[in-house]
Amino acid sequence: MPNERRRKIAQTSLLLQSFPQDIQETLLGLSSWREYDRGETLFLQGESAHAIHIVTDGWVKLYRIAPNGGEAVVNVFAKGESFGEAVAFRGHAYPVSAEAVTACEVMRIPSVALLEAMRKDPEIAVSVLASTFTHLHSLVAQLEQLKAQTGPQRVAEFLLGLCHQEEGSCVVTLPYDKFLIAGRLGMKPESLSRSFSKLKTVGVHINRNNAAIENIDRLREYSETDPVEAWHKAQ
Amino acid sequence: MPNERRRKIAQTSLLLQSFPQDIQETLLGLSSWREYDRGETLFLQGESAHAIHIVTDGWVKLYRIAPNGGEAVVNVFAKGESFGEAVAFRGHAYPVSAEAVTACEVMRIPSVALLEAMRKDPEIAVSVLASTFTHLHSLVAQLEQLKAQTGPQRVAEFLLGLCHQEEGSCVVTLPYDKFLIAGRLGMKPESLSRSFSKLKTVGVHINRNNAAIENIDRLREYSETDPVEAWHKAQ
DNA sequence: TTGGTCCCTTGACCATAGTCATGTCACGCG
DNA sequence: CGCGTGACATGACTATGGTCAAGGGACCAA
Repeated sequence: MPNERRRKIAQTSLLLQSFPQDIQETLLGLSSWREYDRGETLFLQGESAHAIHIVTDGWVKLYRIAPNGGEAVVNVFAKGESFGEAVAFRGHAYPVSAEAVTACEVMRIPSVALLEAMRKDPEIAVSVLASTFTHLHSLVAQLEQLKAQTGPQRVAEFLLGLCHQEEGSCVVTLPYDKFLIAGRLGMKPESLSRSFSKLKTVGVHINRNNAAIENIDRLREYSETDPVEAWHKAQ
Repeated sequence: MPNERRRKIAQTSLLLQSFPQDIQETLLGLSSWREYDRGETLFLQGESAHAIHIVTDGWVKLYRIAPNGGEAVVNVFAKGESFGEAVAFRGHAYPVSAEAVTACEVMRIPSVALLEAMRKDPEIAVSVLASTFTHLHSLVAQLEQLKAQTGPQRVAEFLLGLCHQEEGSCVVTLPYDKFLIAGRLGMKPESLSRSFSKLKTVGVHINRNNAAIENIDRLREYSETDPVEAWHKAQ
């Protein structure tokens, strides 16, 4: 079994990387792994939480089903990212559901194990808090996007987040299908499609699941301009 | 000075209430208080954080200014609520700005003091995490509302959150001005006004800053129905 | 009482995005 | 090769909510 690979990924995950070596080992020893097929459910909102999850391969989405039936995608996690930190400690109910969007592999650290580690080394608690803060921050950023930006602007920012360059041109690969991207950005697939066409006027061209960005600065400027100005530019 | 009152409120705050008596005392001793006038800024996004804030009187709003100039209200905190837990420990930059929406009084616990307390008693760390989780949860709930509910439905849910009853009828007082409520719900004051008029058809009547709810169950049902159905009901 | 200000409401108009229906294109299979 | 399937794009129509402008009403001070 590819146990070494899993360990390596887990150790370089955002949550565990700052832990001392010996605590990493202990936690890895107490953890379990599981593989999921695309579409499988990891847990449902309302279930009580007893473990922290770290994605070691594939993609996992967190979503919420509103009382009226609408689905809101809260976040999508890739290899090396963790979720469920804050929920697990008090055995609270998950506020969201989790589903594999590709075949994936997930490591679970029982919350009691992490609690034990926190008792030994209070620095661990700070790391967990820092990790939770990252999630808080991402949610705040999403709220800002939804409240203060138009659809095409949100798409622009999403694309900017994918290319790890500051300027020039580049080609990025869309990480998951457009249906899910649309959900993540709070819109319908049709609107995503239309947003892509609007972005042609600022030098973005979509081909299959690749997006070619002519000029990163130009796209950033577009995502940061006032909605009403943006409208004139993208006319 | 009304030092006793402050202490009492701080001790019953969501963050501190579960702490052992002696740690509460230590933290209170190391904390500072400050009063703010309406409209004053507590801190701005980008500043680095070194303290946890607890509101002991009045209301404080957390908001974010997007690059395009749009304001997104992230949350509004009342007496007894705390914010900034997760940010402070690593001296990270605040992801949001804070402003007094009424005259208010805020207690600050230096993060080093809380860190010290966490070293003494790991249970403290769990409490801080639990408090952070509450914020995470509230953000997730807001995301869901924005993505999956119409304006009037969000207003309905906001009103339901204000009345601490399960059924029957009641009158609630709007806690802050309508401009801010609109921001908190991701809409313009005009839209809030229109939402209120729509809610008349499900038995909600607004008078100055009081909202009379005829039947809580009816309002809840409205907030939970499908947007397209909701439209027919509120016609 | 008068006038002024502030806050909220209302109406008209329009852009953004959702819905529904249809069209296109790549891919896999017999 | 034709056919079906699934993912995506596009077009027409509609509704939700933003913008701008005007109106009402509470409150305050002269």
